[in-house]
Order: sequence, then structure tokens, then C-alpha cells
Amino acid sequence: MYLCTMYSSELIKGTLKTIILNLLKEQGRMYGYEITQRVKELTNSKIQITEGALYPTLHSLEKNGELSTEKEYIGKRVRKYYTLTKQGHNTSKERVNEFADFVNTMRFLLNIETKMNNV
Amino acid sequence: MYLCTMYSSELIKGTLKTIILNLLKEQGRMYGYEITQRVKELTNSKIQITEGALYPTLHSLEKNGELSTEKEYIGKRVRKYYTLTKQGHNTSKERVNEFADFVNTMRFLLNIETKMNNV
DNA sequence: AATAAATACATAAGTATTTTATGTATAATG
DNA sequence: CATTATACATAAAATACTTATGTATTTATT
Repeated sequence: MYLCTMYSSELIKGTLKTIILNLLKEQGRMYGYEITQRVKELTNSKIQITEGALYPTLHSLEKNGELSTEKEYIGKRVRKYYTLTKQGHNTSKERVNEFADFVNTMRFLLNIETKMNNV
Repeated sequence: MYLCTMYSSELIKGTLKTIILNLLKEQGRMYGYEITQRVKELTNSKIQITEGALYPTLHSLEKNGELSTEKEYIGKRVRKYYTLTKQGHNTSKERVNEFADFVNTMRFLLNIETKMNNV
């Protein structure tokens, strides 16, 4: 067991929506807290989404028609499940493609070799 | 000749310093305007650094001890050349490594295949 | 010769996204 | 019984960028 250093907060900026949209595309429906935990797991704690960033982003995506919600009660505690709308599916694909393209451009620009020693 | 769509401005956020530091590591010394043109060339216009973003960033990097400057006159017009300090060299490496790591994490998270149809 | 475009710097106002902080409340654990 | 984890939310502050504006010289176009 070793300590993972998180990325400097600047790097993650601008990728939050992409991460959320892609996760929802793959996992179907999820609730906010679940998203933070899943991302933490999948990235070995290298990316940790704060709640202050997450919830406003989810609200914004919903307002924009990318996500729809349904509330569910687990005992007395409420959960808000998010699902991609049809538009959200398209946006998800677009965002991931754009990021993939961006990464290629940056790899070229920064002369980064393809490293496979991942996560 | 075809039109290139730029990336949504969110994506580039947080990578500007990395790009500048890496370019200076590879090219030796450069002046501001030159940096914008070089990045535009190298990325086929996909990344265009605006002056409003560039100059404050350069000033900040200089203030932080990453860059040193020397003025030069081309005719009556001034140019401000930037060079990496020793500290700047280290920071440059760190930043590029961090970005490479981040990209690997993101590729895993987003299930992106290694695409080689670059730039 | 006059005008436009490119070169070269700079800064300020506005916007967007995120961090940090705070708040509320329930459920599980030790 | 107290702490930790779960689960939502929002507001203030910080950060990084876009857009707009300003100055001035040099080169290209008409």
C-alpha cells in the first residue's frame, strides 16, 4: 500500500463534465456520491471529485438537458439518480472524442511516449 | 486545406503553463508572440493561445522564478525573450510527467484506445 | 502614398470552474 | 454514544481563462 499524490487541481479542470458524462454512459444511472466514489476507485485516488464541484456541475448538466433525474428513498435518506438523456448520450460521445483528440495533440506537442504503466 | 475546429476552451485550461515550460525546454529561449505562433503551427491551429492568457502567465512564471527574461530591440520594436531558470527546468519536467500520468489515468477512465492518427 | 494586416507588448473587466467552507440529516460502526 | 460514512446542497473565495481595449512598429496590399 502506497500513498497516491493527486494531480494539481489545474489539470483536472475542464474534464469534470467529460468524466461524469462518460461514467453515466457506461454505468447507466448513478447518484452523485456514487460518482465521486467510483472515480476515486477507478483512478486509485488520483482524481477525487469534491462535492462542491460535483453538485453544481450535475445541476448545470441537468438544466442543460443532458441529464434527467429521479429521487429514490433509501430508508429516510434521499438519493438523486442521474441518467443520460438522448442529448446527453450525444454530448458524452462528443466530449470523449474531443478529449481523445486533445490528448493526441498534447502528446505530440509535449513529445510524450505512449506509456503503458497505467494507474 | 481544411478548417480545424479548436478545442472547447475548457479543455486547454490548466495545460498552458505545461505547454510553455515544455516549449522553452525544447527551444531554448523564445518570446511571447513566438510561443503563440509555434503552438498554433505545431497543433495545426487546434490550440491557439490568446495574448490575454499568455502574457499574464509568462509574468506569473517569471515572478515565480521559473523564467528569466532579457529584452531585445528589433529596430524600434521591443521583444522580451524568456529562458528557463534551473528551477524552471525541474518544474518543466515535473509538469510534463504529471500530465503524461494524468493522460494515462484519463485514458483508462474514459476507455480511450490509443489512436495514432495524430494532428 | 495610404490603408490594412501582422508583429509585439500589456492590462482590465467579465466569465466559468473549481476549492474551501459551511450546513443539514440519516445510517452504520466501534 | 460518539465518530465515521453516506448523501444532499449552497455560498464565498480563488483561479484561470476569454474578450475587449490600448499602444506602437513593421510589413504587405491596393
